[in-house]
Amino acid sequence: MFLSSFESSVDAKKRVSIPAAFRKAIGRADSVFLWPSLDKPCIEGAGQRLMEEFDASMSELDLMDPRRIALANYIMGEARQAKLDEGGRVVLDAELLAVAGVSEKAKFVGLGDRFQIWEPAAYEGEKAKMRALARENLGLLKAKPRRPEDAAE
Amino acid sequence: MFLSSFESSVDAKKRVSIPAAFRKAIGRADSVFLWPSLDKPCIEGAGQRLMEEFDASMSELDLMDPRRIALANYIMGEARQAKLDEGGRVVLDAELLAVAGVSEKAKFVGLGDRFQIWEPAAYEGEKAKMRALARENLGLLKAKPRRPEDAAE
DNA sequence: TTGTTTCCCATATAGCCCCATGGTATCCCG
DNA sequence: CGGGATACCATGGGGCTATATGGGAAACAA
Repeated sequence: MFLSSFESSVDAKKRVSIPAAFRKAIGRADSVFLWPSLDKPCIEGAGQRLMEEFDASMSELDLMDPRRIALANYIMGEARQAKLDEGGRVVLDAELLAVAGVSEKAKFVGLGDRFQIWEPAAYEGEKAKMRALARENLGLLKAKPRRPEDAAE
Repeated sequence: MFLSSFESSVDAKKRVSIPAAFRKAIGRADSVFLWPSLDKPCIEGAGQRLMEEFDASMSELDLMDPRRIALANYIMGEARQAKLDEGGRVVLDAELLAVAGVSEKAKFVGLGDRFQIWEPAAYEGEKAKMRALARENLGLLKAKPRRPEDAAE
């Protein structure tokens, strides 16, 4: 699970360290999937599992459904698989750097099943908006009935 | 269940002992989840179960639902998993210490399914406010009309 | 070649893990 | 009922290892 947030620096070779905690969330795979966010000025990333979920979701649409093609175009077409070097870093290509406006520092934000990479200042502004939307929707977080064996503690 | 309150000290390495009673509430897991409170100057914490409930609730929303992203941003982006050492302590990072204004002492307050960590003086102030608010609203505690069959006895 | 990308090695720092100690409450046995 | 022994708890400190980041050599493209 991608949890918490971290800031790391981008070196002259456009490399960034994926935070160690996120590397563990990826598993022992030595690569991450990265793509430009559809609606925010940031990069999104995830491990193989989420990509497979996208794939499975799309598979439920008809093979020639234009909506399927459009989704595939965006998700599969824009995503790239970045290999981690020995130190756990990836190279961000020019397009990714551009969409997020990242230059010297990169803010990694965990979202559970995926993460985002922001230009730190841009993230601060976005955070306020996100919080407002989250607050409006806190009601979506439902408590689950406890199982009896849990109550035993 | 996180019950009652305790005070423990923060050492030079920013470590605090999680009260033994709270550790039992966490179960045999060796880590706690901590995050800055949404609306109070304090830290909130819980065991894995609460986090899993959040995760499960969010998983019921569509993969790209903006509400899902916003909730994840707030909950997963701000929370961190802190490992307990042998003595049952966790390290509080600079951001958490800052939001709660904690330096030398930390007040742990149990809230049932989660707990809070306060700077002791700040908590005293907050407690006074809470009490005042409660006193003004005692009228909200209405007696329920007795059912006729109860009166019959 | 020259510039660009990919891989590998190097290093300082900071965070983590383990060991140690003193104090306190509890239990048990006399 | 008293005293000691014991288990648990809070707290202190040191050493080691993982992590982040810099730099260079080798492969590749133009």
